[in-house]
Amino acid sequence: MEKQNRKPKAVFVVGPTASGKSAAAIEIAKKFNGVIISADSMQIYRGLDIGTAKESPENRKNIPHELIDVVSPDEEFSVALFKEKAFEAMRKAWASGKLPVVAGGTGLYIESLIRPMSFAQAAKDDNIRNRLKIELEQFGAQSIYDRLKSVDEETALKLHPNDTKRVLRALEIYEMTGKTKSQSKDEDYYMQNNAALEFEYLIFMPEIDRPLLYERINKRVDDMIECGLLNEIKKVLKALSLIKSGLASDFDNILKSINASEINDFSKYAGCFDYQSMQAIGYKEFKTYNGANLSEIVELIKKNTRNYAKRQLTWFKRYKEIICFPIGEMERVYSKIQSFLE
RNA sequence: AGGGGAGUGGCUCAACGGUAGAGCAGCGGUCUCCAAAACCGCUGGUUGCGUGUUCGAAUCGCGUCUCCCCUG
Repeated sequence: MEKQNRKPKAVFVVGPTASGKSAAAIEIAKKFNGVIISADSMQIYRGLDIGTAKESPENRKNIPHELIDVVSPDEEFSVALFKEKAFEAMRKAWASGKLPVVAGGTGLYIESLIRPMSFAQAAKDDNIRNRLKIELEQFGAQSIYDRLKSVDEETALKLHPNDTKRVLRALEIYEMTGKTKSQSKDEDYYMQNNAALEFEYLIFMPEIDRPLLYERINKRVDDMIECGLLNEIKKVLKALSLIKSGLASDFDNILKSINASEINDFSKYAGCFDYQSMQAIGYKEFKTYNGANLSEIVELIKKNTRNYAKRQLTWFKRYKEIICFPIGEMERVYSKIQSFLE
């Protein structure tokens, strides 16, 4: 019985925030000569360190980490880009004799690697997108929805009229390509290669009781504040505002040299919160910071993080192939990987 | 101690004579280029307690308890 299928292999560690997946991934990478490929939509941003709970540089020193700090907070990023880069990193790792360990909590990013998913046909088009947004404001959700229904009924029926973000995207695709979303999707299925087909993989998720998870989240937010989250945000905001106003262009350099501890009222930085990166939990809540309402904001961050963790759980629960392991108990994980690699 | 106000689901509040609604939380779910985003659904209360008036009270009266404010 010879193994004909010599597909490259990969390990995934997914799960909600604060469940301990990063630590688990590092352990795995240490033990199996791995390289960690982050699947986290916010840790890709440089400068957002504390609030996104990035592993400290010391912890990252010995194990290569990919897809962390790859863009600056004034830049955009997307699943499409992630898929491309992550896939590339996986191939590279395997080719150099290392085990790709994809770790992260961004469901859609994980999905893009383990399910057939293509973004090739219709990239985004800001012009169309902005125009559609204005039309949405003018005519309302129902009217926009009806319009989609008339050109792409199949997609429309899957969406709720209030789900304007997806309704708009479907219309955007239609206007750009002249094809409906459902059509281009079907075509893409057969055209696109993807990690799911190219790699053999195992996917793990730490198991943790809900109350305990929520407790850990609350605690972690408190820790972030203690570690200087407020000051980090001040610097990021100041740097972003300089970029926005055209006074500077290199985020990394400004961030290094900047001092922003004097800022206490964030209202004049409101515009900086429009950046995609500033949608991150732990940052966006500071939009209303005024120097005196920190505890309110902290509570909001905790709440948003808990809500997010729940959505992540919902997302990952549907992967039937997922292997759950009690948090901290790595032995079973190791033996699974061991036999998987043989 | 006296005067005033308030007590409604876990929280904030609505209904002010016709047997309780909402937001948030909680729980479940959706997810194909902003996804730490966006969206959908569901479970919780007999209205501090007692008593009276009334065909009928969370809504009115009386008593009682608790909390807040003012005066002393």
